[in-house]
Amino acid sequence: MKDDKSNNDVCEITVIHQDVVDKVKKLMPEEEKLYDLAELFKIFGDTTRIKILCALFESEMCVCDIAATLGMNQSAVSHQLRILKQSKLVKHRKEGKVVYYSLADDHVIKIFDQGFSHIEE
Amino acid sequence: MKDDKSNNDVCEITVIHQDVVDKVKKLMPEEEKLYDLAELFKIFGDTTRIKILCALFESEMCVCDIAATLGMNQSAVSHQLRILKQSKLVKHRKEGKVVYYSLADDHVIKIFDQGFSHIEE
DNA sequence: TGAATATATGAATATTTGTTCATATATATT
DNA sequence: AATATATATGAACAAATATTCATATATTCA
Repeated sequence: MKDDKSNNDVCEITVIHQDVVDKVKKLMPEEEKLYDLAELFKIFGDTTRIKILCALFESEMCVCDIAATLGMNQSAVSHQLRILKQSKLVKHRKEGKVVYYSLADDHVIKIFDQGFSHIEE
Repeated sequence: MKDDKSNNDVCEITVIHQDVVDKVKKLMPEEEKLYDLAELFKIFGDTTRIKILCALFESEMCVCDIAATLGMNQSAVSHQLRILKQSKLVKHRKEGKVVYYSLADDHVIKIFDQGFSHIEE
C-alpha cells in the first residue's frame, strides 16, 4: 500500500506521502507573502472594522459620524481607523478640525463581495 | 458652514452630519451579516491557516503531510483544520486511518487573489 | 490669547485565540 | 485480542488584540 520512501521521520513528524510534501513545498508562495496576506485578512476579521468599511462604501464620513453610525465611542473608532489607514485600506483628508475618511481603492469591495458570496451559500 | 440640524448628541456622541449618518445607517447590511463576514475573514487572518489553504491549492493532502509541509506538529494542524472545516472552506474524505483534506470550493482562491492584488501594490 | 471641539494616542484591562501537552478515538495489522 | 498508528480533542498557558479611560494635539472662533 505504501511505497518504500514514503514513511520517513522529519523532526518527529510522520510523512506518508513524501512526494506530495516535496511538490507542495516547492509550489507554496514564500513565507513573507503568506504572512502579509494573513495580516491583511486579520484587518477584515473584526466586526468594528468591517462596519467602518461598510459605512465608507456608502459615503465619505468624519470620525464622529462613523462613531454615531456604529454606536461606538470616538476613541474606539479612531483606534480602528488608524489600523485601516496603516493597511492602506482607507484614506483621509482634513478640513479644519474635521477628518474625513473614505475607501482607498476598490479592492476592499471586491474582497467583501467574495466573502459575502461564500457565506451566502 | 454647518447647517442647523447637524449638531446633535446621540448617546454622548457628537454628530456633525446627521443626514449622512441616517443615510448610511439605512444602507448598511444587517448586523448579523457583517458579523458573519468578519468571522469568515478571521479564518484567513492566521498564518497557519493561510498556509494550510495554500498547500491545499496544490494538492489534496493528509494531516501528517500538511504538518510536515508546514513544519508544525500534528495537533496544531488538526485544530486548525477543524476550524477550516467548520467554516466549510475545506472538505475531507477518510481512507482507513488517513484523512485527506482538500479545498471545499474556489471561493477561497478568489478571495486570496483579491488579497494578493491588494498587498502587491 | 483663551476656550471649545474634533481627533489621536498611550496605558491598562479584559477577552480572544493559537499552540502545546496529554490523551481519546478509530482503523489496520499481526 | 493486542498493538501500532493517524487523527481528533480537551485543558492549560501564552500571546495578541479590542475597548475604555484619560489625556494630548490641532484647529477654530471669540
